[in-house]
Formats: sequence, C-alpha cells, structure tokens
Amino acid sequence: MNKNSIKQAAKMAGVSVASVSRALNGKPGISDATRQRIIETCKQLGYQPSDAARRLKIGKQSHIGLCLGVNDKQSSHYISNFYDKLNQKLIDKGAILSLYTADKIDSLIKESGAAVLTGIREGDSRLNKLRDANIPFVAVGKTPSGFWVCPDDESGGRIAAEHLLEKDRKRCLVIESVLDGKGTKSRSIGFQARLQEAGLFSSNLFVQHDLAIELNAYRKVMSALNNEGFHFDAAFCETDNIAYGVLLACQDFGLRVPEDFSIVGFDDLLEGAGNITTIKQDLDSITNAVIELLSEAREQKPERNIMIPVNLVARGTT
Amino acid sequence: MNKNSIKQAAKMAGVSVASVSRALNGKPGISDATRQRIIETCKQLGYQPSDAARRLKIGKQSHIGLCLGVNDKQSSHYISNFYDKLNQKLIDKGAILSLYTADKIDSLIKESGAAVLTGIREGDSRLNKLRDANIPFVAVGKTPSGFWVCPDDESGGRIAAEHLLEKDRKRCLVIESVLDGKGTKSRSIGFQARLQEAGLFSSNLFVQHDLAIELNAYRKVMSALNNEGFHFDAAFCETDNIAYGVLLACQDFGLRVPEDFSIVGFDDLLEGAGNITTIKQDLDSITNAVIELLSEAREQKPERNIMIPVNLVARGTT
DNA sequence: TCTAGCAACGTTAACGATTACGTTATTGTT
DNA sequence: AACAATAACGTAATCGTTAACGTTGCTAGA
Repeated sequence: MNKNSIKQAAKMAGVSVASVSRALNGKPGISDATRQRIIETCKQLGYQPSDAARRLKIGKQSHIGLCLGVNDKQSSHYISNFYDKLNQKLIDKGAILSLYTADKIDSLIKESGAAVLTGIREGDSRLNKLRDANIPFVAVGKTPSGFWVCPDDESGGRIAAEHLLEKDRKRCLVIESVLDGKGTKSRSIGFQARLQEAGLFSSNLFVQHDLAIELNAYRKVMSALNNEGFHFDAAFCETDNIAYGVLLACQDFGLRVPEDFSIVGFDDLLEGAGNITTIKQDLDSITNAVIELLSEAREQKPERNIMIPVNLVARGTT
Repeated sequence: MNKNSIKQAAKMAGVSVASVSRALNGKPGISDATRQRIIETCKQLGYQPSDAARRLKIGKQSHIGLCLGVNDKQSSHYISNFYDKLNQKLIDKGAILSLYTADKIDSLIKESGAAVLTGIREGDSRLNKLRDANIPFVAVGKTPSGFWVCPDDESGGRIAAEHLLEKDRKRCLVIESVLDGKGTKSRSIGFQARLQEAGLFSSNLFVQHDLAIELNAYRKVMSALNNEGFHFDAAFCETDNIAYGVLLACQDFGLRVPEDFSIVGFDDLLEGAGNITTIKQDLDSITNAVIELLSEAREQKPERNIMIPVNLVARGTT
C-alpha cells in the first residue's frame, strides 16, 4: 500500500476511506467536526489523492493533446488564445489539455486519448501516425479526410475587400506572411478575388514570419512609405499582428489613418491594441466545434467537418 | 462495463485481457500471429486504453500544472521555451504538464498533483491557495518561503556590465521592460550596480511590454537615435526580444554594430536571429532544478532553493 | 414505549488496466 | 517413451479512488 493512499489517511484519522473521500470532496454524509479533523490529518500526512484513480473511477476521459504544426509557434497570439479557450472548455468537461510540438507527436500518441491538430500541411505525417495508433482527432484546417473544422478564411478575405470597396479605396496593398500555413494564404486569395471582380488590382508585400512579425511588417511598410512611388490607400493584412505593425508605421510616418489610409487585419485577438478593423475569427465557435467533433470522433461517428463563418468588426482603421 | 474497455476487446478477439495488454504494449509472451490479430480487432473496435487506469496501475504521478504569472504571457518566447523543455523532461518521467494562467489556479488545484509557478509577485495569492490545498509546488523566482529556483539575474547584469567595460564602453543605455516581473528588473539592478562601481553612469529607457515588445523597443530607440543629444555607445537590454528590436533600429539608422554601438541581451533564446551577444539562462539547468525540487516537495523534504548561474555568450553585437 | 426517520459513519464492489503466477500444449532430449 | 523445458496463453490480485448500500445510534412523533 502506497504511503500516500487514502487508506493511510483513513487509518491515521481513525475513520474509513469513504469518510476521507467525503471530507475531501466536500460531499454530505459527514459531520463538520470529523470533516475538519480529517482534512487536518491529511495535510499533516501530506496526502494527496491520486487523480489517476479518481479519473478512472469517475470515468472521465482525461488527456487530450494539442499538436501544433511545424510553423505554428506556441508564442503566437493565435495559438496561445486558442489553447487557452480550448483548455478552459475541456477543463469544464473534466478533460485535460496538453501541448505538443509537431515533432513530439509520438509522445502525444503515448500519452493522450485524443488529439487536436493545427497547422496541417499536405502529406502531414501526423495524420497517418494518429490513424495507425487509432487515436481519434480533429484538425483545425482542411484535411483530405477525417474530422476538421476550419474558419472560412477565403470568405473573410472577400468580406474585407467588400468593406474597403465600400470605403471607396482603390489601391490596396496585400500584406502576407510567408512561412505560414495555407489558411492565411487563402485570406489573401479571397481578398484579391473580390478585388479582381471589382476591376481593381492590388500589390503584394511579403513579411517574414520569424520572430517579431509586427516589427518586420513595420519596417517593410516604412520603407515602402519612404519610397517615392507609394500610391496606396489601403492595406489588407493577413493577421492582426501585421496590421498592428502597419498601423504604427503609418502613424510614425505621418499618414492619417483612416483618412488617408485604411487598414484591415484578421483574427481579432489583439485586444485593446490599436483599435484595428478586422475580420473576426470567433474562437468560441471554433473551439466549440472542435470539442463537438472530438466527441463524435471518439464515438466512431461518421466523419464530418465544420466551416466557421467569420465576420467584419469595423473599428478605427477604416 | 464500458464499451471501450480491454475486456470488450478481449472478448471480441477471443482472448484474455492479459493477452490484449501484452499485444498492445509489445510485451513478450504472445505469438506474433495472435498479436497481429488482436491489434487488428482493437483497431476495428476503435478501442483505446484508458490512460487513467494505466497510470493508476503503473503508479506514475500524472498531472503537473504550470501556472503562469499574471504578467507572463504564454506567447513569450521565454515561457514557451520553458514549457517545452519542462514538458519534454516530464514526459520522459511519465508525467504530463498542463498550462494554466494565473486566474485558473483553482482549476489547476482540482486537476493536478503538483505545480510549477512562474511570475511570482509579492503577496501572490496562488501561494496560499496551493498550500491550503496541500499541493506541492516549486516556484521559478524567489519566494519568501517554500521551494524555488531562480536564475541569478543580478549576477547576469553584472556580467553584462563587466563585458561592456572590457569593450571600453562608457555610456550605456539600459532598456527595461515595464510590466514585467521582479526577475528582469534585477538584471538592470545588477548591471547598473557594476557600472556605478566603475564610476560610470547610465540612462534608462522603458519600453511597454504589451504585444510586440520588439517593435516598441525599435521605435523607442529609433526616436532616441533621431534625437540630437544621442551619445550612447552601448545598450543593455533586459531581454533578447528587446535587444533584437534595438539591433534592427541601429542597423536601419546606419549605426555600425558593434563598432559604434554594442548590444547585450538576456536569455539566449532567440536562436539564429541577429547573432546577439547575450547572457544565457540555461533552461536545461533550470528545468532540471525544477524537476528535482518538485520531487523533493512531493516527498515532504525540507524546503530548499536553487540559484541558477548565468553566463555570457559573446557574439556579433559586442 | 415503540418505531420511523435520519445523520453519521463503515463495507465493499466497481472503474480499466498491468503483471505475477498458474496452466496448458508443444518441442526436444535421452 | 518419459520427462524437462519452453512458449503461449488464462486467472486473478492489485493500483487508489468513488459511491451504492449497510449498519448503527439517536431523536421525534404517535
């Protein structure tokens, strides 16, 4: 018998294991006096219940692994917000979320009963590994088969374009981040498709997505502004982080936003910073959908996928 | 009996539960033929073993919660690297790490058997909550009592100063991030203490640590450079992120680094970016120390703490 | 006074895996 | 042919909880 089992605690307090359980979990059926006494002896003993045993008994599924794509950084706002939201909702359901980078997929498989993937790429080896290991999972982003949920990036791009057209903008800069997944790329695709329909054309600017994408965007735009030939009146940015850098560059340069120049971002997760017009990805809907599909995947239900609509949040930069 | 129990799988395959366990875990004592057959039926059934039960039987401690301080963002390089390292080492030990923000401390207490805290502040309510709940924990950063490990920030600052003195720098800029914990503050304190001993004085610059600290640092330094009175020949930055912004500002301004201007960062976790001289915090040592103290805390051993030495990594910016 | 009702406990059967220990059947050795 | 050795399985105890179900003693109402 383990030193730190409930039995030890019970023996020490001179009660039964059931009473210890009742006392510790705040359940009825025990007097306040003994409850206090039990809690006290447990502290003294340094006893801490085994959550493995508890989980086993309770019957709750426990570990869910969140596996990031190779280009997803835990340090991105998007990922950390996503993790947070998902974690909170899973905790409420009695599960626990753990984070793994793409190269740790084998650890995830050993440790988890289900998985959520981000940053799917073509021929992503993680998919087959999970299938071989028979672990149910849902992907965030489109996959050829299996369960997935995906924000409607392309529509988001079109919505942004529509908005800028309404504002009568004629010459748009599209600022893309390289090294990102396909998801953000299709934002630009949607944007430019809509522009083209309107007979307008646009120009692309690429910023490196290593560390400090905001800074990269700032410098890129600043140097463009300093260029003689600058003649744009709006920018569509693939993420809010980029938009933030662009906004500051404009301000520092002396361009009036939104009078002279409009900026639209994407994601809506830079709270309170810059008051930027953006296309909102509702993380609540996304995480809810993920959780819903996750349980369907567990129950071997037929494969399904959910497209999450996005919407415009007009603010101070347009 | 749960639909997805090992019993079901055993019945389906026409073998005993022991055989299923052997087959799935690659243990000897079973023929290759039946092993394959069992694995096949398990897949078909969609059976996945309960890790709670496994953990209970194996006797491994399971959940450890990493609780970030109110000012720690998961999105910081430091935190994400720290999480990653710690997670990997704990996985090797059969434990699982989960992430919680400071306000989710109650969830952590419910779910975890032990905790690691970052971003401790004076009168941090998390400490008492954990003590009340009788959950062993170790803090990263000094606390009045209990187990803690802390990088020697102040010495790091002194080392940086020493290094710049050797390079014959006379007028140093100290770039601090506001809203950060005490830890980084003591870096500057150490740095300036050493400068003062050498009879030199320094000037402080403060950058907001919201989103995009690199960009903030860049703009702050750029505007300082554009100022007539700029007469500094070195900068000590509280983090590498700041140093990165400073470096780019210098480069964009046309200042030669390190000929005209030296830059020292802190942390050493911006791999490959900028080739910046820095004070290295050895995350390996830190995480090892955390894990060591964690098990001591579990075993109710006497409280102890570990100071982690830091060291200079001279690179291209000095 | 008797007993129904309830509070305050104790007993014990699960939860789903692992593994030590039996039990067979098969092979090889003499 | 007899027997030991081994491979291939099954049986059942066990991990530390929880909770359904007993048991006890006491109070209150008739």
